[in-house]
Formats: sequence, C-alpha cells, structure tokens
Amino acid sequence: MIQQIQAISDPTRFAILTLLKDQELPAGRIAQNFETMTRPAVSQHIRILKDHNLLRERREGTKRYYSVDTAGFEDIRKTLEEFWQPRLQKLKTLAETEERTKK
Amino acid sequence: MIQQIQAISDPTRFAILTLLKDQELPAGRIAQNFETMTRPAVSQHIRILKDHNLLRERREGTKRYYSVDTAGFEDIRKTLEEFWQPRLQKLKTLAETEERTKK
DNA sequence: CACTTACGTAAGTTTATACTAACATTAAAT
DNA sequence: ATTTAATGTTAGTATAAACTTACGTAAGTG
Repeated sequence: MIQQIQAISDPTRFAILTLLKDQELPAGRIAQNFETMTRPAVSQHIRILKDHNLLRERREGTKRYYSVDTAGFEDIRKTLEEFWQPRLQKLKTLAETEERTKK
Repeated sequence: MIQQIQAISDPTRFAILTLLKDQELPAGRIAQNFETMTRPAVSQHIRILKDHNLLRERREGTKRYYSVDTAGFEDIRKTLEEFWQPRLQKLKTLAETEERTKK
C-alpha cells in the first residue's frame, strides 16, 4: 500500500520509528524527544503509524507503550519488491536478448 | 534520504514510476495517462522525481524521454535496509538470550 | 471522592503540497 | 523567418497535512 509508504515518509514519523527501532517506549517518552512539538502533535503521528500497522500499542495502567510493528514494514517491503523485482527481470531479459543479437 | 521516500509516496508520482517501470516514455505520453490532470501538473511531478534521482531524462529533438533511474531506488533500499537490518540483528540477539535463559 | 498522571481527541489555524492558467523555451518543419 | 510541436516554468489558488489550544477520559493516589 502506497499509504503506508506515505506514513513513514514524514520526517517526524520516521524519527519516531527510528527511536522505537529496538526499544518499547510510552507515549510521553516519545514526545519528550520532540522539543519543538507539542505532545498532542506527536500523539497524532503515533495514531497514523498505528493505523498503518507500523506501531503496536500495549497498555499498562495509565501508560501506553509503543513498539515497531513488523507487519506494516513487511507490506512496504513487499510493495517495493513488487516494484523493482519484475523490473530487474525485464532488464535481465533485455540484456540477454541484446547479447544474443550481437552474435 | 527520507525525501526520496517522500518523493515516491505521492500516488501520482508512484503511478508515473510504475508506468515507466519497464519502458522509456516521452513526457507527453506520460501525461496522457492522467486524464484528470493537466500536463504541467504531471511535468512538475516528473521534475520532483528527476530531482531525487528517481527518473533519468534523455532529450531527442523536441522530445524528452524519461526512464526509471536506479540510483534513487538504491538509496531508498539502503535507507530502509539500514532501518530494519540492525533491528533484526537486535531481535535475533534477544531471541537467543531468551532461549539461553530458559535452559 | 477529589486529585493527579498519562494519555487521546476535536476544532480551528497555519503551513506545505499539489494544481491550473498563462507564458517561455527549444528544436524541427514549411 | 514564421509556424508548429513538445515541453518546462512561474504565479497564484485550492486542497490537504500538520500543528496548537482546549477539552475529555481512564487508571491510579491520598
């Protein structure tokens, strides 16, 4: 899905994902990393990432812990693979044909 | 670069790239595929893709042929690989540690 | 039960992005 | 040397995205 790519393409959201790359953090801690921005703004970004299966949420009391959801990244990986995989195939065929023509 | 990901994340631009996946086309032909949009709009999208090394331009007389530039896609692939590669490494280590703890 | 902590949500505003309409450019054709 | 064809560029407008402020909610705490 192109929308998932769009979701990670925002600098703030990509920063959130990078921050959570190998650690789980509560929303408040995530927001602390963005001094220029208000907490609600960060919260909204988290929601978008969550909606696109790029973040998982785990509630514990009043806290909400977020971690990277592999599912969304799998989708993105597939989308891009589908894009350049058949392309590489085609280019390979083209190159082979060209070589045969030379002889 | 995150900006390259942002460049491909636009639906129109992704459609242009998909259209050029395994063929080179002049600007006019590309624009014909977007009936809802004017030609200048498409031309602007082409410029953005070109500026991010996602499209190559070949001039022939008055025509300008565009084709996918591998360079930009390599950058994107690297950016994403850098993102989930160390992550997978970490997860692997975590899993191994967990297994050792069990015994 | 009031109060605090840790959050999310909604309404409205600002800012960025995409689009159109009009004009500019460059190469070829008459 | 005009004229046409193919395209890019610019200025201004419309639309969408991101942000802030104010409010709402649910789970603990004294």
